[in-house]
Amino acid sequence: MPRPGRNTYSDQKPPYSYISLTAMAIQSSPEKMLPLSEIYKFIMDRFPYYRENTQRWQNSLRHNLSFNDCFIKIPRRPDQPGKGSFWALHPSCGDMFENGSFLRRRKRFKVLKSDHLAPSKPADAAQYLQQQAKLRLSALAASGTHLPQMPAAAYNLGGVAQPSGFKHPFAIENIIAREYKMPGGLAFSAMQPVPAAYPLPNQLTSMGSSLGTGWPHVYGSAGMIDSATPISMAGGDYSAYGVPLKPLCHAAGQTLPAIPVPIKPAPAAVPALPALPAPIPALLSNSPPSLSPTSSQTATSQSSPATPSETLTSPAGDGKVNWNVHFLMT
DNA sequence: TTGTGTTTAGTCTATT
DNA sequence: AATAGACTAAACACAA
Repeated sequence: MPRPGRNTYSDQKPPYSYISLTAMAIQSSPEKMLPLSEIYKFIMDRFPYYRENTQRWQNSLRHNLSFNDCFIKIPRRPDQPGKGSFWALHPSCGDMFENGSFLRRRKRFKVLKSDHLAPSKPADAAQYLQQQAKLRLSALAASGTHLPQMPAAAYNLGGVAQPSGFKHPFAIENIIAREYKMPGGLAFSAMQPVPAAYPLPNQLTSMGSSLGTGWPHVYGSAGMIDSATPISMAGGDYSAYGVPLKPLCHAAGQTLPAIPVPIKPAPAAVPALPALPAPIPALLSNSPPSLSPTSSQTATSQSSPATPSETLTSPAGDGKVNWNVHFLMT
């Protein structure tokens, strides 16, 4: 196969799906959520292919955002005027891609829930998520456990995201991170062209030699990590896994970016917390009384008949609240 | 008006 | 062959 020149090759379509690209963009943002326009910008900045035919792929991308349950919509705060909402990854979608690779999805992520046990309002689920996040962070702080990369996994220490800790070379953290260390010991610096973090599977063993030629779909080199993507692993606000600890740890504060408050009901985030230790009542003293198990929220049009997979007990309010939630990897 | 978000429908490709 | 996932197109509604 003749290898095209770099200039033409760089305009080839990247091997990522729109879901992957969107996930990358969202993951690259410090607050793990982006408005649509910023997602566009991220993709166009990194992938020259998408600087053309913008109407086509942006329509597809919007379709994916709406269609896939792995993306949740987060309303703008009053002090964040602008068009459209922010988009974030569903807290439980970290398992979507095989080995964390954004090249290939495992199964379609789908949220299901029973009608009568779901939270009555999206905000309820969001608040519940915040509580769980706080619990987990507290538990982590106590145990000294490392946080996983994805904020979703901050809610989800049950191990869904990357139970083994292995980070696939195509995982977003490796694609966008300044530096990725191959399991074999090879290290790729962000000072090298970005393609270093964009290997083909069969290039993994010869990555060192590929640094010079570069992987052409992506632009940016060190500039890829710009002000919009402060993924710095050295920053004081980030854990060893790149998780912006400050926002999460201060989630209860007013001055920090809120933990995503989904517009779409996202109770399925709840079942992703099976390993959650018993709730600590003291941490939930500010639990919203609105947390309610009663709802007639309907599942999405993609939903299948409800198949209860887990029942969780919420410590919120004046008593136990059983949330039957369902997830489906169809 | 434009950007955003939702939904439906069709095609193509890879997998089972 | 059947199925699922991905992609594309289009229509429509809504809000800034």
